[in-house]
Amino acid sequence: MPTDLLHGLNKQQREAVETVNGPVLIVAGPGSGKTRVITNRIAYLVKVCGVAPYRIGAVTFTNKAARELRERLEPMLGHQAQELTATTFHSFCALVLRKDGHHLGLDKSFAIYDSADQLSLIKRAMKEVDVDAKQFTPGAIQSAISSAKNQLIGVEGFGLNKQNYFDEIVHRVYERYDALLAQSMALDFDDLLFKSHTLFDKFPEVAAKYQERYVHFMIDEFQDTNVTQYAIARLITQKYRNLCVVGDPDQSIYSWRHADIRNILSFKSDFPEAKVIALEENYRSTQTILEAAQRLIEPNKQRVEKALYTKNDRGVPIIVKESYNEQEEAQYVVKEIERLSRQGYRKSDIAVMYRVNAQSRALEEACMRYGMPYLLVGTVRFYQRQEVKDLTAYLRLLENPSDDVSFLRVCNVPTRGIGQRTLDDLQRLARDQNMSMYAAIEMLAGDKDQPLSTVAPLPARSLTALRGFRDLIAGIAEECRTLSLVDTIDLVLKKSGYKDYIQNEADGGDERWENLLEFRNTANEFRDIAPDEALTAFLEQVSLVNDTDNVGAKSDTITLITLHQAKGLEYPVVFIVGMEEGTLPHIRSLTDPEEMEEERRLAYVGVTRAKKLLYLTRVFRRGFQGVSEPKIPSRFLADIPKELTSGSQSDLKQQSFASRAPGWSTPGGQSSRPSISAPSVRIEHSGPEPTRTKISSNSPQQPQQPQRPGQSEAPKTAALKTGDRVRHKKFGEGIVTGTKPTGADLEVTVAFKDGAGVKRLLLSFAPLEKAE
DNA sequence: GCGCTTTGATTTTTT
DNA sequence: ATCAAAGCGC
Repeated sequence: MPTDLLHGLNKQQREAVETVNGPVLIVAGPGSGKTRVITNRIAYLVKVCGVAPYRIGAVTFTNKAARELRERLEPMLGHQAQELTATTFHSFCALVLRKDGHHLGLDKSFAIYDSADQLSLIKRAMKEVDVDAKQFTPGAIQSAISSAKNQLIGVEGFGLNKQNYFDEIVHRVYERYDALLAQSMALDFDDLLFKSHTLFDKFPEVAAKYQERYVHFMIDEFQDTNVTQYAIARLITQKYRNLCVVGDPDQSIYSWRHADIRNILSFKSDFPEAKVIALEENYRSTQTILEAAQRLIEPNKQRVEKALYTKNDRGVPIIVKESYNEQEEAQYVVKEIERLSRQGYRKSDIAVMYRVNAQSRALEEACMRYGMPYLLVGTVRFYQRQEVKDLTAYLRLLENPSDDVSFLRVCNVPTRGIGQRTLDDLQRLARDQNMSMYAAIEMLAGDKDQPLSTVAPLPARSLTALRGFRDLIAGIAEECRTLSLVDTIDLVLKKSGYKDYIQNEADGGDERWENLLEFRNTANEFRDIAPDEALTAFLEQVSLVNDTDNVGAKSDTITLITLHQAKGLEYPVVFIVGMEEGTLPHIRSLTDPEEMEEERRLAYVGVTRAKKLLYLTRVFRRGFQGVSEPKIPSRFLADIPKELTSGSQSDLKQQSFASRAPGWSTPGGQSSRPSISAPSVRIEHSGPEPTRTKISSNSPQQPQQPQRPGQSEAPKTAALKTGDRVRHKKFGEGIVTGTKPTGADLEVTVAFKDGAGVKRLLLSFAPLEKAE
């Protein structure tokens, strides 16, 4: 029975599964069965070697990867899978710090700041140390600080090694920023890693505990780890040295997030006894696609040669298509997908990939125009929406009133007479007293006794307003102690006046209210957890797991996705759009050879996602921020040999639209009928979309149904479906253009007449009626 | 202190 | 084009 775990594996894969003792480096080419090796290796540790799942840690880079790992191990290990640690690096560190952070003086209820929170605190720090935001953009400073923390450089270290004036400035901000974080009892994403490292480094007894626990440790996507992450892994595995890292340097696409490809080299020197295993057989793609990929990646200087090969068929040529502009490009893609559908491909077999999210727009519009159902992965995250962040800020304050970022975010939303002037005064006071803003109010106005007005006299009116907010938070915090999470949310919404504010005052109020209800819905999942722990757990999920998980939505749709997000996925048919200089090598990478190599790897990642059919499209003109600019073909197109391609490929130096060859050629006019394989990867849904105007994701339950407004169908059941005409109490008549199950509810997207626009509504809440 | 209008930056990718 | 911060009148 245990041999099942080795069955069907090639020699190298088998070796990777069986090598459980000592350090291992697995270099896994695209489509080489990496995920299977990782899961089987863990199962092998448990089932064959008798290692307790509790003693195995596996960290991944994204939530998606972590979830997939757990899902695959579930059927193999059964209930034992629960004991396993399989999570992202950041979640892992958050866990460690909640448990043992007290050694560093960390309060258990620390808040976690995302990039937006981080930026706002950096802006504040800049103001406080007199750094002009015009001269030094907050973004640049944020990136510098983040980069330092991800390279294990703390404030002190940074101060010792300043190279120039900019470093000088960054250092000043860094110092103040860290102080503000401490005062707010908050950690940013980078701190989760950095502080965990400090904890293990400075407290050997804590490190020892984790070394003993994680006898076996694995890192997936090792090429995307940064220096700090790798250092943490080294500290944890110091004792048993059972560290297994898996990665592919050619797929390293996160250096901008401070991932350091050199970790792979360091690994070899840190663990000289490491066994190196290369997985070079590709099971995914046709020979044509694999060869194109190799020719594409070859020009990179910083790489280790790999000899990828496949036993798959030669397949059909790669199709290169030129269009005039992005609208035409999108139209071509949609039309081509319709044609493939008629040939028997399922829409879920097909993905359209692009460099930047902005490119999805033209594609979405084309999909909507032609009634092509699509799933937009990523984009503006659910938890990033204003109203959701506001509510989250209230909840964070209940847990940790010192959280200044959250305090500033909502203390005057809805308005309560706490204006800029008051906040400036309060901030100055807080800074003088070295305390959080909330604490400063306590000091000023804590008791009904005389305020300590000698310190910094505030106008009585301001004081009253501040005290009012303090009382609001303290009151809710007191009252919610015994309440369920959902009840707490209701209490916050009501008492803070936020509900009234959204419903009556804010623009786009109805949609935003629906979003809050959806947020409330996710809180429902925590109903089985004790009230005092539920809030902490919920907030942690909100900060670290930003993709909501809509497994229910299993409709037949095409996928629109960025190249970055596509890593690790595979599709029978892949379109990569925007193969132009300045788009696919991105404009910001044109001058830096290292960044250019990363762009090339990104293209490589895209190409290697394809199993059967690959389309590369480019345009002559592309609109950017309103203006249309001429574009020349991506250098990457020229690196793919002509013999491997077909399609309307004009001379690559040609720029004029007139040079466009007419028509398109079909993929393989030969006998080979495309095989219709199931998509082997589940896509996470990005969650419902932000407050913007257009429909977000358009995934009808009735797959093949065209969604053009006006085509209504005979009504069947009570539930609404695409094409139904409906009436809304406020918005009037409209047509359902999409539906999506969310939990027990159904989210319907409705296009209303009379300029009311497109709205997303939850069926159970929205006053919707079926119309004739 | 608040809300409106103008201005300026913004967009690469994500934990 | 879109959205956040800054400026200005109430």
